Amino acid sequence: MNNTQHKRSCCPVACTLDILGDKWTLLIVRDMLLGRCYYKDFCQSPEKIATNILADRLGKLVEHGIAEKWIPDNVSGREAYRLTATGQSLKTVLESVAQWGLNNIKGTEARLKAKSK
Amino acid sequence: MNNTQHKRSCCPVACTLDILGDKWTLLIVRDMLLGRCYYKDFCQSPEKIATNILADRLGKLVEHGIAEKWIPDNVSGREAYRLTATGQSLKTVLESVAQWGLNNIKGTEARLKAKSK
DNA sequence: CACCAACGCTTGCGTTTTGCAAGTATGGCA
DNA sequence: TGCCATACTTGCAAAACGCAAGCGTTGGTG
Repeated sequence: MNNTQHKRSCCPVACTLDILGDKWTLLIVRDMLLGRCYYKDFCQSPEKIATNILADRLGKLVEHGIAEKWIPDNVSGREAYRLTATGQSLKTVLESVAQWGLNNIKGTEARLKAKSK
Repeated sequence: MNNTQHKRSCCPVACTLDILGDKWTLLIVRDMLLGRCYYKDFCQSPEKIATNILADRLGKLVEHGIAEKWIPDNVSGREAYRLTATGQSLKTVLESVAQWGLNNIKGTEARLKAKSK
């Protein structure tokens, strides 16, 4: 991952938060881990992300090498997004976040399942 | 943890991000895991958090039951902050975030160590 | 006991980001 | 060729952020 932008420190936590530290990015990654890949799919998630935010975050995920555009050739010709190997490796982060939420926030329900391949 | 505020969905990832999803909160938790406890300590971290943001985030961490104020009686009478049990359990999240950063962002260096008790 | 510096915030203000609604361009299908 | 869904972009008001300065309290020193 190339990091041309400002880095607050060399701490891996700080650098990761520079990329993922907001309320929306990890939710898009979550959706991609669940197998969703179309813009429309992300819009339809229960959190109801605004379309300008979604477009911005998708662009940044691609820019950081976490996701990439691709055209699923088996179905319609519409372009879609999917995680790169780097993005896939965020699964452990998502799982620890989800687990913490389940343990410590009442009213949460498990939904995250790895996409079966 | 009581959640009186707006919840975007019942997804544990979304709910966790409602609390921790910004560029600063987890850095404060990181510092507390490293044993830092004074306001001044957090200010002096290399990321240089602004004092108004710090005061706001400390307040929210306390409000959410992740941190608490306490007065270390062995040293000076100045009040300090420390993680609750709920906050301590964020260690696994921090570790996975740090590991992802180390693996995927060049120029990061390991610094997070558990506070030895 | 008075003074003073360090500490722990709060305030003000300009800039950036967010959230919402509306608009636009493109693709696929009838 | 026309229509509708999709995939964005744009505009604008509101909220959050970043920076600098200020302010009350604490703790140590003479």
